[in-house]
Amino acid sequence: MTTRGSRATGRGVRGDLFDPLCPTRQLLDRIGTKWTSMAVKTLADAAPDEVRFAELRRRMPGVSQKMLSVTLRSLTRDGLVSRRVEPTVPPRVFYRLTGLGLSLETVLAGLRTWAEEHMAEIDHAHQAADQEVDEG
Amino acid sequence: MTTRGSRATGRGVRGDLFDPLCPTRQLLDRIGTKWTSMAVKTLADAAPDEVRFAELRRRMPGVSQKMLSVTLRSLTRDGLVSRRVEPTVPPRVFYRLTGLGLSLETVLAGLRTWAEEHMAEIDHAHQAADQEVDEG
DNA sequence: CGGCATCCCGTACGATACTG
DNA sequence: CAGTATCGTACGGGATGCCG
Repeated sequence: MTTRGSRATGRGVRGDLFDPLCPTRQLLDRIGTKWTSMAVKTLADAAPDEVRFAELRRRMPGVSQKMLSVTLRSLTRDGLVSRRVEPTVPPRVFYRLTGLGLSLETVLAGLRTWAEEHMAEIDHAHQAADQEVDEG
Repeated sequence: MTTRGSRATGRGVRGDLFDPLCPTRQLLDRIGTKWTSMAVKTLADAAPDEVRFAELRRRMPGVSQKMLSVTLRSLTRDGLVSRRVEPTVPPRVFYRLTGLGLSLETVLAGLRTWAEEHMAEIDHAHQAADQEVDEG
């Protein structure tokens, strides 16, 4: 993703949609990271129940412990996920989507629906274009 | 972004939503790149008219010539944008969203709306969390 | 004018190992 | 069990310069 660190070349022109701090860009920077959307969906599927870290990990095949931790910390800091620690030994930590998180999930659901309906077309076009290059 | 090169650890478990080739991940890998969503929106704003490369560049403050070129090539290969070259000297190249591209734009519009309505809450939560760290 | 090649840097992400 | 620290790699993406 990488938006930070670039800084203005043309700022605030034509409405703030093109500002580097544009909310849409900020949102994309978040949901674009590899495990965020899957974590949100997994938590949404379980809602309103809480899910333990290890359980979440099992429901997200391929995610490493580190990346799940990083992803959840980020989501928690953004107020999209709530975190509850049971101070036992060993500790048990539970996660759950907040209202804001649930609201985001509906938007992600829209993305998913579109992707399922149209990504095949994109793949097809992509492969066709590659063919032309080979033949060209 | 970076999805390529990881490869399966747990494949096809619990429905293909968790497959590394999951259409949603593929879609996010595309719209997540820095200039894609802005390019789609700018072309959508102009639709059904075509837009020349230089004009597009002017309407996307901050984009470098290289990145605009890369972004448009990617969109074109994916069938989201059509490209027309006028073989004059110097050449003139026109871009326009395809039907598929326009359909994607409606989804992006949903993202934008949510972002404009809720990113402030996320920012707020994020800053509040950072404060706690400083004080803690 | 449009676009590709080259160079360089920051960072997202993975593997591994260590703490409470 | 949950989380952090460290290290290495791959890639997005900016700056610059050259071609048709």
